[in-house]
Amino acid sequence: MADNDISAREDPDAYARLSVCVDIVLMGVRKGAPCALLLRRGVSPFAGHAALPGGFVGAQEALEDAAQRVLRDKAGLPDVRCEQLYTFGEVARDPRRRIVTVAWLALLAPAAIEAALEANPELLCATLDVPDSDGSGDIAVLDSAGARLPLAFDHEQILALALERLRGKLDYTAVGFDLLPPFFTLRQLQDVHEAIRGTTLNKPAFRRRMIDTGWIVPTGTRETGTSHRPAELYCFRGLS
Amino acid sequence: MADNDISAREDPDAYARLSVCVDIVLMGVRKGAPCALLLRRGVSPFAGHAALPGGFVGAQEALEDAAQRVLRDKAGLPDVRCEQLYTFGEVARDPRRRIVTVAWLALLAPAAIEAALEANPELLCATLDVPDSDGSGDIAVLDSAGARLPLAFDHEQILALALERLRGKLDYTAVGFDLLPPFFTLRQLQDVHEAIRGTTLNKPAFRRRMIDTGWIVPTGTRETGTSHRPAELYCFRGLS
DNA sequence: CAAATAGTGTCTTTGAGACAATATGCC
DNA sequence: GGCATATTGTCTCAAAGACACTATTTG
Repeated sequence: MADNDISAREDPDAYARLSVCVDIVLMGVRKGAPCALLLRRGVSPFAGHAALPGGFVGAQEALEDAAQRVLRDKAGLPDVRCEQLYTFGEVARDPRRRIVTVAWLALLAPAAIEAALEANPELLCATLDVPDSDGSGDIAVLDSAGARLPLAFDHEQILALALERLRGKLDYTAVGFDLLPPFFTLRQLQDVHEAIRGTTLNKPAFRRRMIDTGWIVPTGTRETGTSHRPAELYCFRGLS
Repeated sequence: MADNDISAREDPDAYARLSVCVDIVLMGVRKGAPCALLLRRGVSPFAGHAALPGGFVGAQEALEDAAQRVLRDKAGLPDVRCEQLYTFGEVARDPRRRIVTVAWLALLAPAAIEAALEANPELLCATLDVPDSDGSGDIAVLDSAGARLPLAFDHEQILALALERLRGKLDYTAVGFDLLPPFFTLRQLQDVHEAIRGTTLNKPAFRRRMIDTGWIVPTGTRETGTSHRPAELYCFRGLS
């Protein structure tokens, strides 16, 4: 409730106003590894560090609308689903002033990653390297040359949480399909799962499991341009 | 990232300040059903409706600290773990002014429920009735007489999400033990699981599964005061 | 001994991993 | 035909549901 007379009387800071922003983790799979789109900061604090695209929440703007606005304005992606990740509100997370940030997770298919990189040339695609696949929560954020990329604020923590969330949902929801083109082979689907989990999977078991979920439908067409037997193309069925 | 020069320039509302509060879902199991502690509002809007205990976040107060303060001041519970649930920020969720709320979930053992009800006589313990166990997200909040209890703001939605989260974590984490006394029988543990899930469970399978997790340790002592064979008491082992 | 619940043993089914065999398109 | 990968079949093992049996305490 937070705002009846009682709490206002009890709490001297009842009418404090805070800056609230949204930060978006734009995550995908590229070259067999999870990746995220970041912006390089030019100004202090954390000048030269990479940061999540974000923006302040307007006084008359819903949180999700703010997230969609950032997706549109900073990545040129008008229609990407995004899901709330966590809200970070440590007092000193920004050295200058108090800012609470609501972090969101958006999943990008390969084409969307390239579209965003083209729409905003300032975006860079960082690889998320996972030292251990035990979900320890520690990740390494690497630039395209494989060098460690320092992150601004608590954004490395946000990225780690995003990857952990994605892993947790991989087996129980249809999130994997947001990371693939509309038509894909079972091998591509398995590659995505393996990239996110950081482990290899058993091929027949994976195939059985995916087909048994009913999430995917064979299209009857096959991939082309291979130098070997082409695999059947599947598409996502769309429901839970 | 929400606060570099670029976003400040791009966003006219960059320096808007919002009211931020925390609302706590104090959840437990009572009489074989999930329940939550609520306060009855005396003032408009939603006078007479029940609401989650909450409070504003101070300008120099971390979100989790605000949640702990509410737990202490409104329920007399100084040391209860709580976990962030979701942040609600629709513009019109409060009819008077814009308030963003960060909802938290705290799990209470039976003794903690009674302690809170005693510490703050204004608290009432509402039963969460689950029409279907299919996780549809719809719940009925009932007072002690079994009558439907109207909830203020979007708090019914918050309660539904809390129950859904609890269900999701039940099988994969040790949350069930936070809802029980320090020493408990396997039947009590199963009752808690059945109450949260809204289904019945197979006794031998449940017993096997719980012992195999390594989460619980038999104490060698037995319950007393039964009119039949007393069950062995177990305690939670404490790690993941 | 009767009642009531605790606790155990066993059969069956299901689903996943391992491994290997077969199929098929391209050179 | 030979290569490389797709696709399928089968064996084994682990875990859960079903069901029935044994154990133990109170009255």
